[in-house]
Amino acid sequence: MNLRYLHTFVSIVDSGSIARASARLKVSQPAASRQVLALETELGVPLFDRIGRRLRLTSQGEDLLQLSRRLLMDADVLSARAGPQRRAHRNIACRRDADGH
Amino acid sequence: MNLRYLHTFVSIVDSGSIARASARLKVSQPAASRQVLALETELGVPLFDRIGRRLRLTSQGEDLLQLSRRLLMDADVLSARAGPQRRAHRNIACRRDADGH
DNA sequence: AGTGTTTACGGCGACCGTAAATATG
DNA sequence: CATATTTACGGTCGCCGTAAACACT
Repeated sequence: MNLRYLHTFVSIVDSGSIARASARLKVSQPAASRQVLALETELGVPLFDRIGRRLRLTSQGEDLLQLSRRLLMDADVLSARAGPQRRAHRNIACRRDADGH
Repeated sequence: MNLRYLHTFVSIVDSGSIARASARLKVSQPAASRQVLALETELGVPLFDRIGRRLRLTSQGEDLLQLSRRLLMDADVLSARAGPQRRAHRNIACRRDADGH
């Protein structure tokens, strides 16, 4: 399981579409689409109900959403804690994309 | 950031050595070693003090350890929730290694 | 010497981006 | 017909395992 996939998933939910999320995350639309597919395959459950081009979260999707937010929050704490230490050592470009915040 | 790396890291701490952890996780010793190195590089902080062949957690290592446990616990919840559903949909090889528990 | 960690190297699989096909409003 | 998602395809990068080097007790 890749944290990036979860990030993409959350971005899709937040933005409402794969296209919008892919733009925010600066990846191609197919890449974002594939990541969702991969998650669904890996978990064995549908994350979205595809009604035409409309995406609506399934109950499992909502489940994953909550969990993903927690995971990403924790991961963020990790990065935030690592970042400052890194600065003391050498100044490296901070890997931060403008998704939600 | 890959969850597997964190899993390896926690295993190393729990088992006390890279060799033991790699055996548990059924990966090669170099692979486990490289994963730790990758984490240290990515975070920009040393996770262990290498005193000879003795590994002792740094304070940042202890930090990461706590966070990692939480992350992996959440990820586990995810898998546990997905597992049962997965069987109903399609049977995919279950990626589960016998670490500690 | 023997055990444990790291480096070198070759190979396989994962993932991405472009382009095309498909479907919807 | 324009927009959004998915599939096909080729190429690249990451990661692993074996083997060898290195370090410590």
